[in-house]
Amino acid sequence: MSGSENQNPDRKNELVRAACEIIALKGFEGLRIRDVAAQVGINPATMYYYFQTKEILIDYVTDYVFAQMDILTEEAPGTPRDQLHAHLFRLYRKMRDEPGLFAVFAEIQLRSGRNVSSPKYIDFENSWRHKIELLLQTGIKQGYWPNYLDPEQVAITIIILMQGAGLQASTYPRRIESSIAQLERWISGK
Amino acid sequence: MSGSENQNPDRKNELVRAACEIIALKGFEGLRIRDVAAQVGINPATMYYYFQTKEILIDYVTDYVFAQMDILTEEAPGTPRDQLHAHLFRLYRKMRDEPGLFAVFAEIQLRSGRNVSSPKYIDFENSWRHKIELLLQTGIKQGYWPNYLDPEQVAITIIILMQGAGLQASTYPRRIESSIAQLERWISGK
Amino acid sequence: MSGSENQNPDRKNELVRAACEIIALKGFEGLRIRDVAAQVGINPATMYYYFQTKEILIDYVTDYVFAQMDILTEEAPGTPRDQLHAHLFRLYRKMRDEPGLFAVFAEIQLRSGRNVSSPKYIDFENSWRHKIELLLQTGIKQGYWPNYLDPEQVAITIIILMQGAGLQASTYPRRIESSIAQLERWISGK
Amino acid sequence: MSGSENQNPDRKNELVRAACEIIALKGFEGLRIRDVAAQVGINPATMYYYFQTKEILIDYVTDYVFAQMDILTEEAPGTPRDQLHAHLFRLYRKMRDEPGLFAVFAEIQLRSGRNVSSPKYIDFENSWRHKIELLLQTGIKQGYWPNYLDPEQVAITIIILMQGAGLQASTYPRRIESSIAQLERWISGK
DNA sequence: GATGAATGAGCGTTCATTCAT
DNA sequence: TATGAATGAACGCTCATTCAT
Repeated sequence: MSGSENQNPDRKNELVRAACEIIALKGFEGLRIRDVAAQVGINPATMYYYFQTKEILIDYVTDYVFAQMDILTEEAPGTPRDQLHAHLFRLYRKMRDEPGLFAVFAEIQLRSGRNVSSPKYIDFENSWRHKIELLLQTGIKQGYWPNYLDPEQVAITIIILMQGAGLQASTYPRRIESSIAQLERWISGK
Repeated sequence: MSGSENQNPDRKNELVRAACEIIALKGFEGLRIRDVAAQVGINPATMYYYFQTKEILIDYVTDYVFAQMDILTEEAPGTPRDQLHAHLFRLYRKMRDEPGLFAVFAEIQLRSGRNVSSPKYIDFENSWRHKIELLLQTGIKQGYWPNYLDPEQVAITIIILMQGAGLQASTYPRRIESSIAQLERWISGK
Repeated sequence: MSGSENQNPDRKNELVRAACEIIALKGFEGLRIRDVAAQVGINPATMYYYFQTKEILIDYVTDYVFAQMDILTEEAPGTPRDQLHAHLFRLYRKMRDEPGLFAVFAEIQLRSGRNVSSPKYIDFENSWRHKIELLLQTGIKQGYWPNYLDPEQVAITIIILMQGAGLQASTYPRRIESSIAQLERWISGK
Repeated sequence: MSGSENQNPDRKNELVRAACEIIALKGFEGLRIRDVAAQVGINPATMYYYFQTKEILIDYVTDYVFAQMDILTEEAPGTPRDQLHAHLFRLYRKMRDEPGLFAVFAEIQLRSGRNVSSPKYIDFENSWRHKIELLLQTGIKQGYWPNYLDPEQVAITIIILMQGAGLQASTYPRRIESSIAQLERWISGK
């Protein structure tokens, strides 16, 4: 009855990561419980000990992906300019090193666009946007960036650009690096 | 003569559009031949008169979506600046009016990132990028834009931004409009 | 209403022969109306002008195969011994030259063993057996064969052997020739 | 270890036998996975737990039928003459008691004549022929049969006759008995 | 924790057949 | 005669899920 609360968390994470890899390779379209199980070497039935339904597994995947994106909320030292740069650079490095993660991220985003009632993604995006906005506000106030910049507007543009970049992560990681540089130049007024 | 291309094109297009709607709503993940047939009011078996396999239907959907994106290659009158503006504005208007199309577009993009051997999307993106590059080159040469702009770099950034925007089309169309404005200001050097 | 009586018999025969070829290659198991149509270059729907159902097509195939087997009822000149020899030799030659025909023949035989109520095959076999019996009776009476032979029994054995041979026709035609020789020697008392 | 061979063999055999019965009744032409499942009272999907594809089920049926034919390789006591008699009699008894088995056997034989690349049937037939040949050679050497007999030739004739008999097993079991007697008389030189 | 066995629902696809033209 | 378009029924197979052990 209450016996589903103390599972081996290592195993569980292993399964979530396996699911993640499969989604990166084949999309949600190609996600099969049995394949996840096989990748970890357990029986498909055992999956249901950890995740009561496939949808719940997907929830865990979502949480895992968002957790991996903690670089977006990590604090960095230095001026706001340095911080924004560090923020964007960490993002780029992650895209380059783990493009699969961003493929899954994009899948989640598309999926959340369909299910009107899934606040997880919206919450995630909102807090990310807030962080960038604050950084920009502070930076503008301290004279690091021109004060004609609209922090909300620029934050949104950054996020949209980063989302587009995520789609390209596995195909053209190179492009992303230079686009980020371009973006930073623009924000700084060249 | 060896006859398999001679079907009623209206019906065929109707089916492709129906498939498109379903993909917009539920993703490739949720695409069912039966549902497409039902949406048009025909027997599922009839689908196979028009499309020998589900994958072929998806090919047609891809072609249809790319054809709908012909706004990206449409010529516009006026200065390069006007032309780029028209280009981006047409894109925005399409995103606002037919957000589903961009959901499908994003699905196709993600799918093409998986199937290494599908050049369709890459070809499409390349010709789009070329068009923007040419526009920028001409505009820079004619003094409409500062000559420190790197046309290739800016073109890529525009495309990435537009791809990110496509992901948001059905959720926040408003954001896209102002991001495009922001982008244009940056390109023009404020 | 009465308009299905004067079809082009050439076309019809062509279709029956095409069906026959396909059955020889893939068995009844692999017989498809559309394949028969394709082999002759007509639309599958047109098949139904000639044969109202698939089963009727099969009936025609059965008749065709039995008609091809008319060698079994053909009269030959000479002594009964010569006649039996000619009979068996014609059979062997047909097996060697058109093994597919015997594959279809075997399929028909198996099929008729299932459908208890299909007298066509039984009738065919009976009249074949009768012919051989008569030949043997005459030959024994005229002293060509030893009179301890039981004509009915030998006739049945010949037929069974020939049926077995039909099964081997496409694989080992050579074997059949020497088995027939063996059989003739036995009948003649070495 | 890599586990796919560890199922309940009773259930598996039960399914193979059920498939066999259906093939005997309706041929490969009429074999349906659903029907096999229904005959045993299980869900059609469960079939795929035991046999990954229909073709694999058919492979098992083939093996099963050949295994049932082990009477052909069974050793018998007594003189070569006694042994051959026992051999043919066991065959006859099996045809009489389980005619369905021989219907399936004939189906398999026809099928193997189509699929050029299926050595199973050929192997089976070869080892059967060898056995008879050896028996005849020994018998001739020991003076049980006339030495003008060609063992290879006679063995082939026996096999062909037996194959023809198999086709008749379900229709005229009586005929087979007397044909075998006829054959034995011939071999012994009356 | 883990598994073998089983299931129900459904999916992509096939195929004999129909019918208006 | 012939065909393009359509259909209903069914088929092989998949997959999430269950459950006793």
